[in-house]
Amino acid sequence: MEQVVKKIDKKTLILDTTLELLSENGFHGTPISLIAENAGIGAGTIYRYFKNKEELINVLFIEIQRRIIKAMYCNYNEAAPYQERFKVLWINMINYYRKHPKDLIFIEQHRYAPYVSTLTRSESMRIISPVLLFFLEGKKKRFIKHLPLYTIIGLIYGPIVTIVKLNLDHNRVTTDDQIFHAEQACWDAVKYNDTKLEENIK
Amino acid sequence: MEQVVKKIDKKTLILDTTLELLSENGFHGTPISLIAENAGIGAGTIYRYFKNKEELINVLFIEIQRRIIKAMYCNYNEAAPYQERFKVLWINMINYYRKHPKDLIFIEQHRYAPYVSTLTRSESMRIISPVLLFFLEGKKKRFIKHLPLYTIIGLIYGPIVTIVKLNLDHNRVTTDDQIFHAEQACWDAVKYNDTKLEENIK
DNA sequence: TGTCTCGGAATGAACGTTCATTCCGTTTTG
DNA sequence: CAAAACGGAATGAACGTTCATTCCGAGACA
Repeated sequence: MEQVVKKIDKKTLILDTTLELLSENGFHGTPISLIAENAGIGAGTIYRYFKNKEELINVLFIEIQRRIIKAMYCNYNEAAPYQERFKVLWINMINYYRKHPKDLIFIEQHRYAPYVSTLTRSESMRIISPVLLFFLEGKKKRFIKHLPLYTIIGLIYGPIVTIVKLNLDHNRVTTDDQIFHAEQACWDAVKYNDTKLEENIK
Repeated sequence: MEQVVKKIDKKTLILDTTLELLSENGFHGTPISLIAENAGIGAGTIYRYFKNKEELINVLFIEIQRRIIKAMYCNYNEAAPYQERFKVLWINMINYYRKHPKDLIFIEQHRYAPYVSTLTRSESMRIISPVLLFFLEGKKKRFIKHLPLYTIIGLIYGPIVTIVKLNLDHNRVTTDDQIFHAEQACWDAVKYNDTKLEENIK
């Protein structure tokens, strides 16, 4: 029993240390030896938990993805109006990144990296599927525009990454006010507009 | 004279080959020796044109950034209405990426990489400054919302990257129709809305 | 209880490979 | 022919991975 607990703890320790170092130095700036050193374990030990460096990255990628989705659905009320639910998901996500900038840097650094396997990519898709379903629901019920899924993702996720990352780069704090307005703009981008209504305004 | 021409040609050759390989294999999947081999030159020759591998990447990053901006301002008419100019810039940019997916992959793979120097980052800012000024103009004249610059960039650039990249990943063609609608949605995200006007509609 | 045995977890030095960079003989240029 | 450009073998540092060995804690035994 205790063995199992220790195993899990050590695996987590390795993952945490890897995240820390990778987000600072990137893939080829963080040798296994450094990860081992910072984790206070032997280099060989890492290979008891992960087949190789690549797998370590892939596992970490999936792990973080999972945490993000979990955070997004905190205080999410299935019964609330669509726009309200949109707001909760969006704000939760950007707040997760605000609180965990290392995760943002890691994810964005590795999203398009060639050593992230196709298996990881499809697993990643599976993890975010609740969000995709949320968008499909919005399209079907005409809460949001009838756009391809990827367009919608781009309109909604793009701003989150850029806002947090640019503020990080320039040592600025991402303010609640910024977030409030950005969320509204994102909603404007995707919310359903009857074209005829638009004409009437003019 | 010819020296200069040849110099430029070989430098370009190296940069082109590097882009080709890097976008496929990533930084640590493309050794200098491979770049040299594919370019049909000696490995040492590369060091006549670039101090080291890092500089090579940084120069390429800047170079591509420049090409993108150049493409954006093709057929741009300073005298046209704001929304029209927005459309031209946006469509030009996404079309550049559609035509040059390797550039997209390269830029996005290295945007947050630690070996892209702060010098490169600020130079990059300088290059895109016309676009930033365009946004500032829009804010001042109330064509677009009064949002922080980075929020605006996120709202506009995020979708471009994601749409092209996701379609690439899934071996789909990015259609003109998709682009047409995505541009409209982006505009909806940033266009100025008088709040009172919105109230009246309801 | 104290001692012995055993198995798997952990270790880190060693290995083989890879790779950026250098160096120098050769070729090209003007 | 002098000087610059070039090629690619040589170099040495760095790295991922392996593996013989040590360590440790849990039973077995008396």
